Amino acid sequence: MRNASQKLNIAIVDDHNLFRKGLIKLINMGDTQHRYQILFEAENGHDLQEKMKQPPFPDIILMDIDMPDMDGYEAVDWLQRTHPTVKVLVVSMVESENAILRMLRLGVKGYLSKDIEVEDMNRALEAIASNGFYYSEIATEVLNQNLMGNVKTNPSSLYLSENEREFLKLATTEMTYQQIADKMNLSPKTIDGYREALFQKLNVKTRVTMALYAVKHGIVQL
Amino acid sequence: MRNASQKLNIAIVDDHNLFRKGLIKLINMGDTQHRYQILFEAENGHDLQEKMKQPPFPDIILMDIDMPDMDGYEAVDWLQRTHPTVKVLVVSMVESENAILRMLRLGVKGYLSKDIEVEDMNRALEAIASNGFYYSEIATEVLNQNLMGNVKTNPSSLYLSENEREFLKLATTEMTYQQIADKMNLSPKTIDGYREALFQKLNVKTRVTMALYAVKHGIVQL
DNA sequence: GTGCAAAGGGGGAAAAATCCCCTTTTTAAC
DNA sequence: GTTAAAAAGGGGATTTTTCCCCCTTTGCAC
Repeated sequence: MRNASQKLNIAIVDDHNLFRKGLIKLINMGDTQHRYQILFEAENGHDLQEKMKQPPFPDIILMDIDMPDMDGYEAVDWLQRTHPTVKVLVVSMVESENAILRMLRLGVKGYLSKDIEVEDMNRALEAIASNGFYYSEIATEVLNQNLMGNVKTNPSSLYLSENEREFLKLATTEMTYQQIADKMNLSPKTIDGYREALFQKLNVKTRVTMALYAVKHGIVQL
Repeated sequence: MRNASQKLNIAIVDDHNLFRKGLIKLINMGDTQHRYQILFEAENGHDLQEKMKQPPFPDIILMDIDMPDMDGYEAVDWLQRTHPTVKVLVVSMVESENAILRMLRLGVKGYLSKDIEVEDMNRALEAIASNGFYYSEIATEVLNQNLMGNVKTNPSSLYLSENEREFLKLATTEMTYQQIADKMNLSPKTIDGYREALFQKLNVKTRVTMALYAVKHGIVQL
């Protein structure tokens, strides 16, 4: 199932099996089948790390964002550090400015919404295969708005540290910050620092919406 | 593109084009291609209504839940009233108790998570085609828990007044209780009463977990 | 009519969350 | 080695949340 050849190797990282399988069919059955082949699939970032332990490595990775265990941001970040030659094409239903900018900063080669046309995906693959970039319309809009004067939207890097992530999980419970501080063996003041940092990064104003963010993005499961 | 025959006609209602296209490939290319054919696709409930204005009608509809404009619940409700013979198979990434129960009450024939195996979908189609039912594992669990004596958290028997429900929705935002009181034209003290009542009924101790309850049980959508 | 429960409202206080400004230590970059 | 960020922690204050006990009105069952 997993073998390299002269074709370009593609890996798919997405937590929904049905979506992965459909994508595989689309790539294997279209006129793209002569240029690409699916090397492997992964359910999330951790799964990807497992499958990247030995060659062959994929040339292009189709990457979802919202995934449990290890999301797309972390996965791309890890990829850039460990496999910088692998090209990442984000395929996500997240269309927020933050998400797009964050991924761009992480160095992905393209950004597609999940509701694009099949032809757009093929174009994106072509562009990336020939060392180019490809961004769907919405991503381009965001990009333009942000390169032009409108930089008011805080370009806070949305990378969450290990501690921040842990704090976020614990804050999505009934524990008080004091109890969280005890559990993490840190000062309540440090915890308060995490809170402020996360409010900023996640663009929320209360613990309630911070918790909702954690759920929405699969950092904690309901 | 749209013609009827002796094969079973399938329609797909989902807001993500790439997912629809992948699903179509899966159905058209597997060993299922001799039994099913895609009649049409729709992006949301309204789109579905448009396409259901004239025959031929689909035998089975694969239905997403979370869609803009008109979501899966509304669409199924409308279908049962206007086209009661059409069988609906929900294919959603929502796995909440409330979502599953709500769809079951609306009379859908099956409920699948988007991360199932392709074979499970085929089984579901088979079951439904032969007038049966099919629920993925998670849906079955929820079903059992709710039919058996799990009286502890029984949200279907949990009565929330109109005001309590409204308060719960508003409390799952960044509004303070004072702002909620203003919005609902009630005293902050009354709001506080709702809060205490809900803490009791939902068995929670903080606003954070109350909000999580609301999400988990589909009272508010993320 | 009495009783009683539900809905709306109040006083007051402790606990928790939120905010702003600041220092030290550690880590990473050049 | 110098510099510059993060990361960890502190002081102190305001706002919000949470809790507990009490009151009135209204509807309705008995």
